Amino acid sequence: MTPSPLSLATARPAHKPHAEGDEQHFCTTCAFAGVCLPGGYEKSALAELQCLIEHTDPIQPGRHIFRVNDPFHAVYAVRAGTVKTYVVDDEGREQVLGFFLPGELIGLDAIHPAHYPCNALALDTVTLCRFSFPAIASLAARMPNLQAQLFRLMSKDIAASSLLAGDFSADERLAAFLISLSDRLANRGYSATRVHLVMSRADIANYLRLATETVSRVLRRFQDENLIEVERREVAIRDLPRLKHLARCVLRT
Amino acid sequence: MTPSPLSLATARPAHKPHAEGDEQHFCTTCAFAGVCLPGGYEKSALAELQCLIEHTDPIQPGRHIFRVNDPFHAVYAVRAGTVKTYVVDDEGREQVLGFFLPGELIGLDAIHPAHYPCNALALDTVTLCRFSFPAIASLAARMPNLQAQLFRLMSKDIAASSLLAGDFSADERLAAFLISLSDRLANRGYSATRVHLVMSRADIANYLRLATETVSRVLRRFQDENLIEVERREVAIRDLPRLKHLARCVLRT
DNA sequence: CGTTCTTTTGATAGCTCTCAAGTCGCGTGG
DNA sequence: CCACGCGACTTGAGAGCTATCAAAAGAACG
Repeated sequence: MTPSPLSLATARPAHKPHAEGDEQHFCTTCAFAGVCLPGGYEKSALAELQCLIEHTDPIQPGRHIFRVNDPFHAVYAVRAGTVKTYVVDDEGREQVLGFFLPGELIGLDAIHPAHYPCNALALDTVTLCRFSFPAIASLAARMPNLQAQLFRLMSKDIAASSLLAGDFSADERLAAFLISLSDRLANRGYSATRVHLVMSRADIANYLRLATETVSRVLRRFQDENLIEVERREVAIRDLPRLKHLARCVLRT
Repeated sequence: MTPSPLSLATARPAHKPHAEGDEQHFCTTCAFAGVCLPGGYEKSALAELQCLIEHTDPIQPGRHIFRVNDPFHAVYAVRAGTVKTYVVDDEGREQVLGFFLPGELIGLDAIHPAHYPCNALALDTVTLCRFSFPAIASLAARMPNLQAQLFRLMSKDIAASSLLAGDFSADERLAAFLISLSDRLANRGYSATRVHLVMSRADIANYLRLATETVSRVLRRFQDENLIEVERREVAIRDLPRLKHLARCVLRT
C-alpha cells in the first residue's frame, strides 16, 4: 500500500506492457476499473486497452509530470503517490488547482486546448498509468463501455470543479477538504479517519483560497472542538458526522 | 437575431424534425457546428444526427427546462435566449452555477450522476435543441468527429468551471464576467461592446459570490472610471483593453 | 396611480488577509 | 552527540475588503 521506495536507478525502459506487483489490486480501484475488468467480453478490445497502458517508473517528489502548454498526448491515472496541479499567473503567483490520489485521472482538461492547461507535480514518489489519448479515443469508438466511462469521468470533473467555487467560510472549506480526502481514501480501501497530508499547509491554503495562517488557525480550532486531532501532517478525524455536517454545503452530498 | 416573440399558443407538437426559420444560421454557431456541418461526408450518420435533434417550442421566462434530480436523458443546446443554472442548499439559499447563451450546451454535468445536478431556468424566452444522450453517444461511436467534439466540449467545461474558483477581488470578478459575456456574444456574431444583461443584479452577484450591493457599487465605479457605461441592464464597454487587463487573472487568457 | 420588486446608496461590522515574530522539527556539520 | 540553520508551521495584532443592515430612489405592473 505504501509507495515504492525511492529508486535512483531509473534507467529501466519506460514502457513495460503491463502486469507486475500489486497490479491486480491497483486496477480494481483505478478510474478505468469498470472498463479494464469488464467481466470477460470484448476480449480483443480489452487486450488493446491493456496494450496502450504504459506504467511509468517512479517519479521523484518535486518532479513534474507535465507542464503548462506541453502538447497533450495522454491522460494519466495515479497508481501511487499524490499529484498536485497548479498554474502560475503573470505576476508569479501560484494557484493550486487540485490534488490527485491513487485511482484518479489527470489531464482531461487538456483535451480541448490540445495542451495541458496546468503543471502537474509529484508531491511524493508517484507512479502512473499513461493512456495515449488518440489511442484510447479510437478504442472508445469500438468499446461502448469505455466511451461511457470517459464521459462519466469527464462529467464528474465538471461537477467537481465547481465545488470550491462557492463563497464558503474557511471552516466549511477546510472541513470539506478533509472529508473529500477521507472519502477518496476510503474508496481506495484506506482508513477514512486517518489522513496523511502529503501537501504543505501552504498548498492546502492556496488550493482552498485561504491564507496559510487561516488554515493553521482553523485546524487548531477544529482540534480544540474535538473534531479532529492534528499532529504535524497526520490528521485523525474524531467526529466524522460533525465534520461532514460542516462540509455539507460545499460537498452538496 | 431577437428571440421569438412570446407565444401562448404552445399546443404544437414538441417534436419537429428540423429546419425552419434561421435554422441554417443557428447551426453554424451552435456547439455542434463542426459536427453538424462537416462538409459532406458520413452522410448517413449525419442524417441520423439531424434526426435525433429535437427543436423545442419557445420556453417562457421563469419556466424550468429541468430540475435537480430529474433523470438525465438529454443535453440541450441553447438556440435563443439565456438559461440560468442553479442549486438550492438545505437552508434554502440559492447558488447560481452558470449562464448559458445561444450556441452553448447544458447538461454535460448530468452524465455521471445520471440525474441533473442543478435546476435550469429560462431567464427570457428560450428555444433549445434537445439531443437524446444515449442516441448521441451511440452515434458518437460511429462518428469520430462527433466523439471528439463531445470530448472537447466536456474538457472545456472542466477548465471553465474552475475559472471562478480563484480568490479574486470583486473588481476582477465583475470585469471577467463582462469580458466573458462580451467574448461569447462576439463569437456568436453579436457586438462585443454592447451587452444586454438578461439576469438581475442579484443573479450576477450570486454567480460571482458577491453581494448585490457590491455588484452595484463596482459597476458604478467602473462607470466613473470610464471603463463602461451602464444604463439599467444595458452595458456599453468603453475601454475593452483596460477591462480585459482587469480580468486577465481570472480568465487566464 | 399605488404597489411591488429591483437597484442604488450609506453606515457599520465581521471575516480573513497581511505583517510580524516566535516555535518547532529536521538535516547538516562540527 | 549537539549546535546550528533553514524551512515549515504557529500565534498574535491590526488593516482591508466585502457583507450585512437599513433606507431611499427608481422602474415595472396591474
